[in-house]
Formats: sequence, C-alpha cells, structure tokens
Amino acid sequence: MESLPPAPATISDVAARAGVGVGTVSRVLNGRANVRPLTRARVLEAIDALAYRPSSAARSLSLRRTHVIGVVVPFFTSPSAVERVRGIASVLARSQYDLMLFDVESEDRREHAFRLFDRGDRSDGLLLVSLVPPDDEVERLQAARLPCVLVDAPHPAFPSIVIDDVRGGELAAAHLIGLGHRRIAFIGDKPPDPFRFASSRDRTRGYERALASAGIEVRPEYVREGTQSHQVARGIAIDLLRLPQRPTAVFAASDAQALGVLEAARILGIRVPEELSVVGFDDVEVAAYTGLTTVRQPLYESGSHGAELLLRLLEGDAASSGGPYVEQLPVEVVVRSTTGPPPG
Amino acid sequence: MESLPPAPATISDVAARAGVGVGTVSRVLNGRANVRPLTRARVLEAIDALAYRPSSAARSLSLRRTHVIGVVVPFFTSPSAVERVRGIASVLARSQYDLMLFDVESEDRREHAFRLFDRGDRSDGLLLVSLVPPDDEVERLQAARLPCVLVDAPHPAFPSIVIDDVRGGELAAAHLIGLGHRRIAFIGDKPPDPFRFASSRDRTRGYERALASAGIEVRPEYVREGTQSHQVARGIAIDLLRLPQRPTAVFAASDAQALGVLEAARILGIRVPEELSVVGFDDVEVAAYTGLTTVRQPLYESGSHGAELLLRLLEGDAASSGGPYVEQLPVEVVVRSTTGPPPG
DNA sequence: AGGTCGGTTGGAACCGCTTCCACATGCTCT
DNA sequence: AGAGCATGTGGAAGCGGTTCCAACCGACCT
Repeated sequence: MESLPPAPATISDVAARAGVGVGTVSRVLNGRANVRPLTRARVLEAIDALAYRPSSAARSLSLRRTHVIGVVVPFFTSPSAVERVRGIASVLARSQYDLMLFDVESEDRREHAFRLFDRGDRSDGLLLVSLVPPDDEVERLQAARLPCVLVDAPHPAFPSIVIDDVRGGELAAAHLIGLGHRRIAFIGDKPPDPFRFASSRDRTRGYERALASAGIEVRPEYVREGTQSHQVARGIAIDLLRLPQRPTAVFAASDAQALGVLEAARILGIRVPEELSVVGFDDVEVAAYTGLTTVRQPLYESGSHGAELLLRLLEGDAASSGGPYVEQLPVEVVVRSTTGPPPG
Repeated sequence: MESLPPAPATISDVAARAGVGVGTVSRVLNGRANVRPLTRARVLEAIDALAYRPSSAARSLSLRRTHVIGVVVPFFTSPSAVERVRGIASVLARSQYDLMLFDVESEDRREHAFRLFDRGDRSDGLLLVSLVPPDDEVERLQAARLPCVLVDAPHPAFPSIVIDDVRGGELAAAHLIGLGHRRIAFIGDKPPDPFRFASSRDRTRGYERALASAGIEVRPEYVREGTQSHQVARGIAIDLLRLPQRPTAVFAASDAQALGVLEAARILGIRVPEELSVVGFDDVEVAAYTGLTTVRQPLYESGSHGAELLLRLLEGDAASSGGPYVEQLPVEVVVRSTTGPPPG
C-alpha cells in the first residue's frame, strides 16, 4: 500500500515542536519585535525542520485580505491588451500581490468576472483594462470598498490611466497633412458596446479637427467603421481603395486595422508609401517589424502605472484614491516607412 | 460623518434572518437534497434580501480547495507564450476555475512562483508553460499532491503537451531542400538555461537529419545560436549573409528570429524570396501578416489541451494522471511568400 | 520586602464556511 | 402501541491562521 505523504505542517505543529504557543510562532512569522532571540531561533528551527509554509487561505480568512489583485481584461481581442497586462505583471511581480487574470471575451463572462470580485474577498484590489464597469457594478465595488483603477478607460468613480485620444487622432492626421495629403481616409472601431468606451470615436474627432484646421473637408465616404480585426479592416480598405477617387492616405484607429490596410494595398497592387500612406495607432510590436508608421501610446506603461497607482491606494494613499484622479499618458507619432508624400 | 457601508452578510446573518440554522443555509447554497421546499424558499429569500455572497476565502479554508488554477509562464519572452495562455484561459473560462497568472521572467521569480504554489493551498492545479520544474520542486509538488500539467515542456513526472521538434526541424529543412536549396543555414536559440528545455536543440537535430538524408553536408558556419529576440537574430543573419559563400536559405527556430532574418535581408538589399528563402517556426500571428513561411505548431491548442487535461485530472481521472502521459500535437509547414527556389 | 512596570509568552476567540452528529418529527411495519 | 426508519434540521467542531488579553517574569523602584 502506498503511504500518503504527511499533511502539510500547520502553525500548531510548529508551535508544538518548538515548545511554544501558536501566538509566538505567528509573531515570529510576521516579524514582530517582542520575541526573545532564543525563542525566535527555536521557532525558526522548527519551521525549517517541518518545511512549514503558512496557508494563504487561512491567512486570507483571518486577515480579511487576499494579497491578490484581480485584473479584468478583454485579453483576446487585441495584442495591445497583452502589452498592458505585461506592464501590470511586471509591477505586481515586485510587490506582495499576486495576479488573478480574468479574460472577458463575451458579455456574460464580463458579468461573471465582476460578480466574482465585488464581494471584495477574492482580491484586495482591481484593475480594469479597456473596460468600463456598468453602473450597478460600480456601486457594488464601492460598497465592498474594493480599490479599483481603470486602465485605458475613464469613469468618474475611479482613478484611471488614459491617453488623449483626440490628440492622437489629430497628430496622425496632421502628420499626413504635413506630408501634403488631402484625401485622407479613416478606419475606426465599430460603435462601442456598452462596456467599451469610445476611444476610437475620440480619435475620429481628432482626425476631423486636424482636417478642419487645415481647411480640408471631411468626406463621409472616407470615414468607415469596423471591428478591430485586420481581416475586417482589409475588407473596408479594399472598398476604400476602389473608390473612384481613392484616398492617398489611410489612418486606422489601431495597428491591427492598419495592417489590414497594408494587406489590402498588397492585394490590389498599390505600393506603400509611394501610392498610399498608412498610419496606425498603438505601436504594438508588429508595427516595428512591418515598418508601420503609427501613433505610439505607452501600452506597457499604462499597465505599470495603473498597477503602481493601485498599490498606492492599497497602502492607504487617500490622496489619489478620492475623486476622479486621471493620469494622461503622452502619445506621439512614430514615423516609419508606410508614410510619404502623396503621389503626383 | 460618513456612514460605513455594512459589512458583507455572512452565512449566519442569512440563517438568523431565515430563522434556520447555518447548516441548513449551507445545504441550500450547495444544492443538497434534504431541505424542505418551504425552508429552502425562506433561505433563498433571506439570501436575496441581504445580497449575500459566500466568502471564497472561508470556503477555501473549509473545503481545502481553492477553485483556482495556477499558470506559470515566461510571459514576456515570447508572443507564443501569450497564445498558449489564451488557449488556457478560454478553457478555464468555461470551467469553475479561476486563473492565477505568474509571470517568471527572472530566475528568482521562477523560484518564487513555484514556492507559492507548492503548498497546494493556493491553487487546485498547476499549468507550467514552456518551463521545466527543477527536481526539488517536482518533489514538493508531488508531496503536496498538486495536479500538474506541462505545456511545451517534457518531464517524466508529469503529463505534458508537446510537439515533435525534431520532425518540425526536419519538415522545414525538407521544404527548402525540396525547393532545390543546398546551402541552408540554421539559427537556433542559445543553449537552454536550466529551466528551459532544449526544443531548439531538437529542431537542430531535425534540420541535420533532413540534410543528411538528402546527402547534404552540414556546414558548421551555417549553424548559429542566439537569444529569441529578433534583434539578435538580425545580427546573426547579417553575419551569415556576408559569408563568402552565403546561404540561399535560412531556417530559424522561431518566428521572432525569422523576422530578424528578414530585417537583415532588407538592410543588405537582398530580395526575399528571390535571393534568399526564410522559414520560421511557431506561426505566430505576425507570420501571417508578413507572409512568412513557417512551421506551424498549434500554440493555442497546446494551452487549451493542457487545461483540459488538467481539468480531467482534477476530476480524478487517474488514467491520465499517472505516468508520463504525453500528448504530441502535430506540426506542419505553412508555405507563404518567403520561400522559393534558390537563385540561379 | 513589596509594588510597578515593560518585555515575553500562552492560549482562547474569531474570521466564515462545511460537515458531521444528534435529535426531532411523522411515517410505516409488526 | 411501540419499534424502526427516513427525512429535516440545529449546532458544534474544525479548517489554519491572527490578535487580543491575561499571566508571568525579572528589574527596578521606594
């Protein structure tokens, strides 16, 4: 018969072996001052001998904190989300907190993820990435006193890390206008679902503003919307490039979409940047590979700053906790090889 | 003064309000049979009225299970790891388990991640991605009876999901040989660190085998090693392409490295595929964008299959639990536009 | 010598759940 | 009628920590 491995040692095993009370062991574990060096040594010896490791479940219950930070993120939808999570993970890695990841592709998962956390005993804090919590959820989160930071999403109830999307759109369009383009198309996200917020919409506004201030009329047939996928964007771009008077430049609201535009150009035999300029948004890694000119937003930093802010909140920094603290990260155009002067 | 929100309701609050004992509430919560319909209704009413949600910390402690699955992964090092995690997340999403993510960039983090889990009370199971646990850790994991599945890494102690790297290397080289190439270089990973396993080494073996069976001599100056980054690979490729007799094809052990080779070719003004063929490995999303010919391995599936296997183990399927159960996923060459016949 | 006082220490109570055991109830079966 | 038996139910014990309180100790005071 197989001998079961011994159950993991508990704090009272340690206490028994060291010949002290459980309280003393706990004090040693938590580095409290009032323990005589000799006693401490005996306890440490026992801990070592029994290979004792405290139970985190028991600690959570007793302390009413979990040492876990929940991250809710539409993980699948975009490579940029991954980059943000990387920023978060790197900060949490050097903290005492662990990272619980919730992907929320579908709507009911989103619901589920929120419900999971809003009791407040699963995690000590929450990072919501590219996601706006619905109002009833906001209430529950606040009732549970769960510190919460939004990354890439605004909400008056929570501090957030965002970028200036309007300005991003403006910069992209201005870059193209500066090169001499006048016929500039825009491919944005499809109208936002209730949970997403309208970052693409803001980029559209920036685009329109830049055009306006250059005295260029916005042509409705040049402004299109579709999902983030590059396949959809490719289809839209093919449409656009078959227009009787086709645009000489396309600004896409994400790199994924911009890559779709590049594919479309390749399919139609249109040379980039000689015959068509393309600008993306995000500056994901692929953009560098493919030489895509794009509007860089600090994805990694959005995650790391969000995590840092949350950690500060958890340490009771009420200053940033309170109202609508908003940190705005800079955007900039990264010029690579998909933009140039218009043909002719 | 601000009124604190009431503490979350506990099971005994519910019991009190429903006028029953805590045991009965627990039975209702867990859908046990022996509860009179009338009683059940009263309890449900109380639960609803108090917006009661059970404490998962308390449940974990009492049940000795956490409903969490730990995923340990070198998250930052490669886009392929992300794809595997996606596969894992999608399977766990439709299970009762939550996903705790541990990134392990540096060696001490790796240590940390393992220690965290090996007591067995943080998670009910573990998925190790592209990581081979050191022997002492294997012991602890087994002692803690923590079900554990390896994804993209072999170890006799645990079931695993892998691919046939030798065959992958062979297929890549055979594809190039089939096109008529004779001067085929190979860029692999640098010698594995103790935690990684030698997948690149196996790919080298496949490459050598294919060459051998075509009667082509392996030239040492054509076989190079470097880290996974495309920058490093680019440097190596530039070296390679400046050789007096330069290769007409390069097989890289990862797509990231293959992209570095493409960059090198661009820098040197060497046309692909007319003057140089390039084959990668993995088939990450970028490969499709850039038209890279590559050896596809099912990244997403490796994650999803690993997660499914682990779930089966957790349900007590001893069959797959036991010995060195190994699931081998297929590899195949995906021909795109970076390979063609050799020049001349 | 007796009283204070600060530093150590043991252990009970508690965190919120599950589970088991004892007990009550209303039947059926001799 | 009394034993036997499901069926429902209450509540104590236990999961493994933390924390608080009381007790103990020797040193130091008067």
